[in-house]
Amino acid sequence: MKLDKLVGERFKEKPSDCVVDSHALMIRGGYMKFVANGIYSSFMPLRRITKKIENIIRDEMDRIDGQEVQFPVVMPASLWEESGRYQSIDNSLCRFKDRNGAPMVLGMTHEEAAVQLVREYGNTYTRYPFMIYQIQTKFRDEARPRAGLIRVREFTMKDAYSFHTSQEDLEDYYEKCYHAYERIFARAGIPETIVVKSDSGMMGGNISHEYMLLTSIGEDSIAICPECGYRANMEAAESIIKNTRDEVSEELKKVATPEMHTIEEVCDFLHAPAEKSVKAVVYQKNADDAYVIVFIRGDLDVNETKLTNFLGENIHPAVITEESGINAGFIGPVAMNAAAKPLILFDASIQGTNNMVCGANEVDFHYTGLDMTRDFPDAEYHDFAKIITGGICPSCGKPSITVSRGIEVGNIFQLGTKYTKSMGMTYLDEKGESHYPIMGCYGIGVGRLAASVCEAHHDEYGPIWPISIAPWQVHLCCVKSADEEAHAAADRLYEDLQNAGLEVIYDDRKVSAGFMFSDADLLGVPVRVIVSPRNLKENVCEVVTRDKTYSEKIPVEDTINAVKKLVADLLDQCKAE
RNA sequence: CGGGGUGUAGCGCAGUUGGUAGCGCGCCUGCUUUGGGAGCAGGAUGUCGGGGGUUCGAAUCCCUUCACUCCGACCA
Repeated sequence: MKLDKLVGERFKEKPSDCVVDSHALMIRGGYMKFVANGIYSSFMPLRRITKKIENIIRDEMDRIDGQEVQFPVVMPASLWEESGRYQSIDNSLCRFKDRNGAPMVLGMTHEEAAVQLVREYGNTYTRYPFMIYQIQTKFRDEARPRAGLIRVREFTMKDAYSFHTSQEDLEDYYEKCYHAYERIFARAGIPETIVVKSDSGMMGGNISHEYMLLTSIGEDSIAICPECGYRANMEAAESIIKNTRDEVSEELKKVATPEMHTIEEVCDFLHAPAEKSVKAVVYQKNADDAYVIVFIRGDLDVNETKLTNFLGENIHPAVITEESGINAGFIGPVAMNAAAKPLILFDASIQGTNNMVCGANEVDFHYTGLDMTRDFPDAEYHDFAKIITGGICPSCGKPSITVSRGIEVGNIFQLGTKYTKSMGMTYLDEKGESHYPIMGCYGIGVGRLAASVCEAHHDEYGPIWPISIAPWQVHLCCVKSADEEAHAAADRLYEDLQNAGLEVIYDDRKVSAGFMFSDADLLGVPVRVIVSPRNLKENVCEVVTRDKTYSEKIPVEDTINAVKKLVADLLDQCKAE
């Protein structure tokens, strides 16, 4: 490929919309172009990268007996009605009508399509287990796309679905997939990707894992214990608080706290630390707007996913009305008799505490001296709190939890029989009895993975692609190509490199060296070969790597072999064990 | 969905009190250049996001709407 024919522009200035490096570099480097919010077109360099990623994924999926299939992008709503998701999913599912007025959806995930495809095939136990996967465009009408390819509405995803006749068999396969995923991320150049246990959600008891690349620009938070290696996402991480109890329990006493609404104001006013206060966090159930109040230690926050999972239904932050009888800002567990009859829940962080400050359910008044053990002997406590840095590790018990940000590049999930049941997929076992197959599903976002690699491996000048997914392996620069001898030598080298089976992008434009190198940096090709009159005078070519760990002047006649060896070595480094 | 920000040439931006549109990069032509985004000369490019209003006159003031973006909520 000659660079002067490469469609797509590279430029110096960072577009003002870009706030993360991978986004800015992929726009500046001519990898992609904005079309609409969360929707991009790809130019050739990005397409070559995603193709290579897809092929790594294919290779690993095939190694664990996956079969590549393809589901439709557009599906009839009736298929989604079978699983109940046509109703249950919010408007991130894109719905529309065809010319006959029949309701249709754009695929945002393909569990339904997968079950539909193998519903008849999988009617006998003799055909299990099996796994099917596809690599295809998905559309999710996300509320907030951001950060270039990190979070988009239209994206390419590998999604795999496995079918089993027993939980043990699913778990065996899940384990294989777990390792296949580790190999995929290692081969794609981000072996540092970590696995975390994730929220089991409303499915109840099912196991899932997320593959996270730790980076400050990530949008997911993960609790990590450096002491014992415990890792979990915020929903799955149990918040354990060492509750303190003073020796002497004071009397419950109502005190005036005029105009004090927030927990900080009240604690400041009463000279109490936030840990010695109980605050109320109010939600409403989406279904009927019924109030739910969680009492939690003043310095902690409620994790809404934990609360949702506990309730088994969706909630939203409350809009507190006059009629509810709830005195916002002065809510407390004592003498709570609001007209709205809210559901009262206690977080484990206040279990056994005493001498606490809490609202008095009366405007401008709080209580001091709340003793949970004495005043609420029958209270039940649950874990609703967000785990915090410095929190106690649920695994080893040390106060060593750190909360970090990360990008979720893939996930694996033990689905169970949710879809086979709802969609009526059964098989007969050897006794002739009918069962629902047990499913697993396994996803990887291809574009997000490309952006994540860029995020993990770049400098101020551009991406530093691992050779396994780089758009080309070798970037051949002919500096001062007006010089006939240099140009001829570079042309020859271009032929030879290609004949050696290498993927070469060749820049012989009549531009300044600085311009040429800047473009090369933006393309991030791992091996760069520089031909110039100056080098030819010494009868050498310069061979350097994009990451600057290698830089040599090689005699012209040895260049091909040196480059071949360098490429082979780099490819070797991207192998997974 | 809630709160903030921004919309002026392909990109980055300026545009004062309302007076008829600018700069840098990029692009085209020519010459000189060429080891980290070269110089000179000439040139092309605008529905000032859209609609409405105020005004003799609006990029500028008012109303409205749309888009993008950030923070939050949501996210199989």
